[in-house]
Amino acid sequence: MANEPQSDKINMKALAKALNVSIATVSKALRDSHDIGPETKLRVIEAAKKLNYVPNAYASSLRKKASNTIAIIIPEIADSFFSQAINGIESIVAVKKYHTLIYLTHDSYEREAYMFGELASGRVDGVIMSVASNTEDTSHIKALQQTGIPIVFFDRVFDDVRSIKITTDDFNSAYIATNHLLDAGCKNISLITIKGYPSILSAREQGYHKALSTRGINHKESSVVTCSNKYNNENVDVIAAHLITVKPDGIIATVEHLATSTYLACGELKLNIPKDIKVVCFTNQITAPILNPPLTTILQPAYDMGKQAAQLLFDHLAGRTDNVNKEFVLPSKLIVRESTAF
Amino acid sequence: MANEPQSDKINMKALAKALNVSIATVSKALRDSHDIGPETKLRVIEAAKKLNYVPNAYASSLRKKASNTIAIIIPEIADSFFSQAINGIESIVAVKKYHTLIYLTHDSYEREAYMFGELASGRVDGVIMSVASNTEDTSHIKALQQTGIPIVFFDRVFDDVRSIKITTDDFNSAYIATNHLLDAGCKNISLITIKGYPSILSAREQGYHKALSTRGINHKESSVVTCSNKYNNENVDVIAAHLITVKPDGIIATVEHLATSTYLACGELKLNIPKDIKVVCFTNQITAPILNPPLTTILQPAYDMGKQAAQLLFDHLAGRTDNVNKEFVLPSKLIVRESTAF
DNA sequence: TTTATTTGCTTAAACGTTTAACTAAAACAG
DNA sequence: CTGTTTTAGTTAAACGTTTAAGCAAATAAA
Repeated sequence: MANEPQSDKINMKALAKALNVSIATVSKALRDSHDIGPETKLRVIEAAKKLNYVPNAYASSLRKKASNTIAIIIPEIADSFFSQAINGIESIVAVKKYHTLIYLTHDSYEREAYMFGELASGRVDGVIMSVASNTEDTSHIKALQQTGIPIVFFDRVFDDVRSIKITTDDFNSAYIATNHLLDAGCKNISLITIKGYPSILSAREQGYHKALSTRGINHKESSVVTCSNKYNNENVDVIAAHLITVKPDGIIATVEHLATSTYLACGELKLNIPKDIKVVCFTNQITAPILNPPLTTILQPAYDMGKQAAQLLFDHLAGRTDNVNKEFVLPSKLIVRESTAF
Repeated sequence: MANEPQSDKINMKALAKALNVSIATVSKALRDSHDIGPETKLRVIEAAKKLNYVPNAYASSLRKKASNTIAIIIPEIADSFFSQAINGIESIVAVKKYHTLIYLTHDSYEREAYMFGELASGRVDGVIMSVASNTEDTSHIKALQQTGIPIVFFDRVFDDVRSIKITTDDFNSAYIATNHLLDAGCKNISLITIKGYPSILSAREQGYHKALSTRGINHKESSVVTCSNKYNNENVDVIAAHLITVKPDGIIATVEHLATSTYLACGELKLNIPKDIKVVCFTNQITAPILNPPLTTILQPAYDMGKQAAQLLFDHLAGRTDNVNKEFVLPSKLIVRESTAF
């Protein structure tokens, strides 16, 4: 190895010269065109290997008007749901030999809009995204769609954008979780949530309300606590304050990091889970079974959602546009553990 | 909005025609060249905005031979350390207005080598990577370096590759953790680890051995347990078997997911942590303080490692090559919690 | 006034591919 | 043995930028 004079970048021109054929012949031979004879093909392929030729991706993309690249746009990455979803996406992207650009919005609409502007540069053939918490204006999304780039939404979707959507049954999951708490004897259930993500958080909140009202429980507004979507100590204080004033005996936490904050708040107040208060959380963290106590979770099919999003995007790129504007709902699962024990 | 005829992709040619100037004038005006008069510049910039012009990234990259893109190559993403490191990298990439391609090796040398082949296509200007667990041959890495693409390693590095490296003090951290267990009264400490990553795992193992020998403890080979690097139930069984046969009173787990497996194994055997056995783990999981019991961790400076890796890569890209081949060691921190209480 | 310099723009080549259009030779049909 | 088709290549244009080189007009220097 490292014996070849690898110093000067080798391109098709150099390959062609070395083989005494035209550049077109090289190009066609490498793409296995019907135009080129079998022995010439072999000569070209062998020379390419020997000289360590790698085609220039950008020249290729420019000419073909296709980048073999997709973008993943998500709010955060230090989140089990999203990192598992990325694994699902990657499982498809890898076999398609595509490349993945990743953009983190940190839940900022401004960053999200800026990134969409960038994507109009032809950098990607398609986009898989989960919208930022405070995105309300969808013009940036529609503008990109107008340029012909397909967008598949997952989890945090937009109702008023025509597109493929992969979601999970948030309303139903919250409904089931609330009933589970009621069945476990809770009389006063609070919902700990954050601002934003109308598509999923309001569905979860509505599922919670629905469960309460079908059981004939009168639910006060004070039972919904809104935290910040940053994992920090302030949230612990907010939750602790709520626990003191409202004294709930059941908690539904709507996003991953609120599990930690809720547990810490209970710990501070020496509330025993599940004796004094029962807790269930929407989370995919693998540590759920070893928490103190093991946490009852609503487990989202993150990997499968990512996988299906990617699959549908590639279908679309391949011309199968029959699923445009369809919404695919994958079920979440309630995993009962000790934190909601009777 | 959406009032402009956005259907046909607008490029420099179209812009130039609309303004009755040459393409070169448009290009230079947009890049704020000294060649173009101030009022022409303004006209161009305004027209570009009005017509929603976005430069073609690949044409630009092809011509400039620079992609404004870096690659992150890591084994896994569903891992707190890596996702936090990505956040650190992103914090720099975002301000530089670069783009990030992400590649997951899933700890496979074959995938890693294949990806390096792809990167020779000029797709990226630089690489930040953590090597796969079973990578021993480094020729793919050196080959890419030869093409002039700088590579910054972080965490899982390679001794025999000349490059910038960002690591944490694995030897020392393990040494401190082991001493911490000894101070807490442990007499028989086991190391739970996985195969691979010689740069970090052997350092951790050596730190462990060193601590034992300086304290004059004779440590048998049976005290090191090797698990698989997949989070699964088999690991729980392996650990449980070890706990039964060797009966350690202290455990050091060297990678994140082994914390969960270890806790589950102890749970199965009804071993009380920390009374019967004390546990410390290398992990960045935010749930550590709410585990049962709260877990003593060695917290790696993931975000800062990522940030510094990116900073050094950009320094290098900007021509500041004075740090080439330097290794930067950032300290990890032992966070003592109940799992190692005396 | 003449010459040199600066200003503001244009022309055209280049980046490394892909591909439509062409061609010369060989194979085949009638 | 002519006319058509097939085979195996070539030439050149195109993708959308950037930039070196050139040039006319305006300004400055002599």
